[in-house]
Amino acid sequence: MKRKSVTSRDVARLAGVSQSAVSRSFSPEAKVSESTRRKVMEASRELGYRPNTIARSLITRSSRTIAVVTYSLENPFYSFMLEKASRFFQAQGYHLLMFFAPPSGDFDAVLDDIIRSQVEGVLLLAITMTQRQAGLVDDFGIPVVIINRTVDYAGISQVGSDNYQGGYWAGRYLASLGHQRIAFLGGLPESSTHQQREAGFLEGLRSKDQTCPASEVGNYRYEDACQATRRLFSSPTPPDALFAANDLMALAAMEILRHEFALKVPGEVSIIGFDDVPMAAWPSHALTTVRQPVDMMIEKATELLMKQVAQEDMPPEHHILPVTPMLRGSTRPPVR
Amino acid sequence: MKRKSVTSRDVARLAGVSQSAVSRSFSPEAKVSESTRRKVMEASRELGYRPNTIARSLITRSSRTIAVVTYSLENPFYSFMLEKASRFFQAQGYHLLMFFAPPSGDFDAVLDDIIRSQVEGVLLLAITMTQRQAGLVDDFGIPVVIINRTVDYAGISQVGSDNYQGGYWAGRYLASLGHQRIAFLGGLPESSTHQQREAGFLEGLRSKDQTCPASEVGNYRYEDACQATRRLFSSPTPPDALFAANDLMALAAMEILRHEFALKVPGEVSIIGFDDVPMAAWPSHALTTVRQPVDMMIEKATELLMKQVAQEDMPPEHHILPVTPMLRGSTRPPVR
DNA sequence: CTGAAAGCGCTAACAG
DNA sequence: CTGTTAGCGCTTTCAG
Repeated sequence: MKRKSVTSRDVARLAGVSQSAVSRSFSPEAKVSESTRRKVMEASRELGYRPNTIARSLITRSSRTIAVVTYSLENPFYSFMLEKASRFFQAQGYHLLMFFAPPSGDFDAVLDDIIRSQVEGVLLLAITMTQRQAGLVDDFGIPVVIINRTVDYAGISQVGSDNYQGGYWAGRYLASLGHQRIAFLGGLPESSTHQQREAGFLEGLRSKDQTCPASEVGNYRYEDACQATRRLFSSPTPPDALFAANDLMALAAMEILRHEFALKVPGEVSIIGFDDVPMAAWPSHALTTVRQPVDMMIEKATELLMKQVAQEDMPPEHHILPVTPMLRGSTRPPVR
Repeated sequence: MKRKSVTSRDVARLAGVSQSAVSRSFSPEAKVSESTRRKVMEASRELGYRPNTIARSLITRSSRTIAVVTYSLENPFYSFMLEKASRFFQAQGYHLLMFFAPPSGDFDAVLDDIIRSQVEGVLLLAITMTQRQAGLVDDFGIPVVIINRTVDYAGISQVGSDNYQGGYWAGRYLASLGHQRIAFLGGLPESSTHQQREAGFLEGLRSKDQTCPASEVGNYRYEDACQATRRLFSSPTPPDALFAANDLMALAAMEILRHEFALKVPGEVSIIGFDDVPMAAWPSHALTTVRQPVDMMIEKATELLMKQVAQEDMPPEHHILPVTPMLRGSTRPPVR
């Protein structure tokens, strides 16, 4: 027996009250007598009534929905964030609309879709957006918080960690270990994280009077990083250390070096990653990496977004959280 | 300049047409003259108008939204499925509302939330639901497809793989390798996957005249599996092989055995997992496992759901897809 | 092809 | 506290 579309009117009729009494009974703040509410609830149960969220949204002009956008969940760093954020919003009584950025550019269409869907806020997980796109969303008065990417547009809040500092530490540390040919395994070249980590890394090398002899791009993906590693180490003068712009790629490199190139990591090659995903701490990998404070990041970002949803005029904030070097077993002075 | 809430009325006024002409211009099937549509589009661009999806949903009684529910994204098997499903629905012009089942039971509240939100279909990723809950959703005429869990309710479509067969193979194969004490590392005890894999496993052992000497529960989680492994192998007569109900737990066990117990895997202990997540194929792990045809599963499930959304009266279907043993390096006859 | 009119199911004043 | 009355922004007959 399908009870499809029982309306508040039906309930009102059965309960012998007005339709607005039904409405009130279902909003906790409204003033209704206990007896009315009881009658309404009983009739509702009998008919299987559920308030229609869509109708409510239309009139209150608030969808209580947040859009979360990301480009991939291959990296556990982001699936972790997604889960955290999702549970947070759920606890706040918000719904979460999920969007994936298409691999091939057409982010405008997604943005248009998001705007039409009347979400009250947008959380961007590692999504690169243009100034024009940022301006577009801002014009509609939709608060946006962007995690792990910066955009040259003042109207949007950003939460990230100190990529430059992390890269700097990685470069300087590998050099101070005595490595001579320290290569870079990049992420997505247009992403701000890639650029900042690389810039910091190069500066870290420079502080030890070194330059980067080789670099390849792995697009923050496992497979691409495997390929990039093969290219990097097929050279007649291969690197003796590697800084990868995230852990997923660092782990890919470690697999390839140990099992395809039969190189000792550490010993013959040192590797440093970025993020500190749970897997990095697994003893088999023991990856030295730059930890991003993922809990703090997601907390900051979600709270910030909620605040901006609540208060029309909250100015955007930029947060750059500190990173922490995690010394583990994938780095060691080179054997001669 | 916030252009908040430009309505079709505003556009109509500027374009010098009726409000319904605007509406028609934005629905591809509707008949409008080219000139009208052009005028409307121009005015829309000028005002930054976007059709309000919520209002549209209210009147068409179709939200073009699918709810996806899961309990955790720690297992990459499910984050992969989520991404796949999400992109599929997006391509079909559907929105995806994301829900996480609370760790502590209260799934009824989530279900209620889902029903209120007027989604057109529900995709359950490894969510255990009661008959009553299944009946509730069914009464509202909302199609449900459940992946990797069975429920004793005929009205709901189910897509899964042959857990029993996979378990059977694992048990029999380990026994045939010559292992004598083959333990079981279980998932969530109430889940159908756990029960079927365990039942198959026990029967596989029996086919080789063996029984299971020890079993512990890891709740399909990494950390819990580490603990369970420690308990299992602290025994005076520890196992010489292990079948874990998913890869995540199998990998956890491998880490603990190799690095805390200093046992050779394979050699001293063989391990078999279930799922075949990408990490299982990494050379460091080389985990022998039972592959679930994840692409086919998600494809079947999403197509099935779309069909049921389109056709009121489509009968539910049950699909059990075949599994494939993946022989890799974590299994080998025991050394004496 | 186009405009006028009637709601979708609900909330929010407004009187009583 | 309760019912009545207007709509929220849009789609969809229905005439013209």
